[in-house]
Amino acid sequence: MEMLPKDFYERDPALVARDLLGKILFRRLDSEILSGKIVETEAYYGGNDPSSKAYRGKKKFNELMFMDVGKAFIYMVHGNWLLNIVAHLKGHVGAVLIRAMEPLQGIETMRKNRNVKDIHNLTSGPGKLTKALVITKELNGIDVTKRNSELVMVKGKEESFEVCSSHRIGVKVDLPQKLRFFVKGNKFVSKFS
DNA sequence: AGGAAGATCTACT
DNA sequence: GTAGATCTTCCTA
Repeated sequence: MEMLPKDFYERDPALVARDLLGKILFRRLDSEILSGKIVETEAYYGGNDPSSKAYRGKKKFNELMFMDVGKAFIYMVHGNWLLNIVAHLKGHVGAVLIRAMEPLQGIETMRKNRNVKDIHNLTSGPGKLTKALVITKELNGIDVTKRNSELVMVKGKEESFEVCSSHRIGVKVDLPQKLRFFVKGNKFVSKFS
């Protein structure tokens, strides 16, 4: 299995967001490994992005967005933990929100964690995904480029799919460019449009 | 102390 | 499909 190298994340967040589609996210638990293919992401920037957590400057809770790329940045919104990967050009600020994935390994465990049966409902949203994978604040700052991390990102199989983009979901004020990316036709994306 | 926040679930029409 | 309640932290006053 080939890990995504750190410099993969040292690019414009929108490029990273698009290229994360089709990659495999692994969650190592004590007893089991869970995994899934990423099918939906969103890019966030820094001070010029009104809906970014980094918009109002560096704070304790968002400092990861200003720091080293390739780390998980996790925070709570409306009672849900959301998973981001820090990604930006050198000296810039940004992160990519992981919004949805297609479950691969450990599906029964995810069903238990989520307390739902329908596989299309297990990880088809940012808060659902973290619950299914047992991702909480405890993993904040974890390095997803290290092979032995509890959370790692690896290259998927080479396969072709069509990428669609749209405006970001749920944000108050969006930027003019489209910063949400998803795999066209995939049943596991959170919303169609 | 109060409220907003990158969401989800439920219960309706 | 849409509306409303509820979820839990951290920021701001």
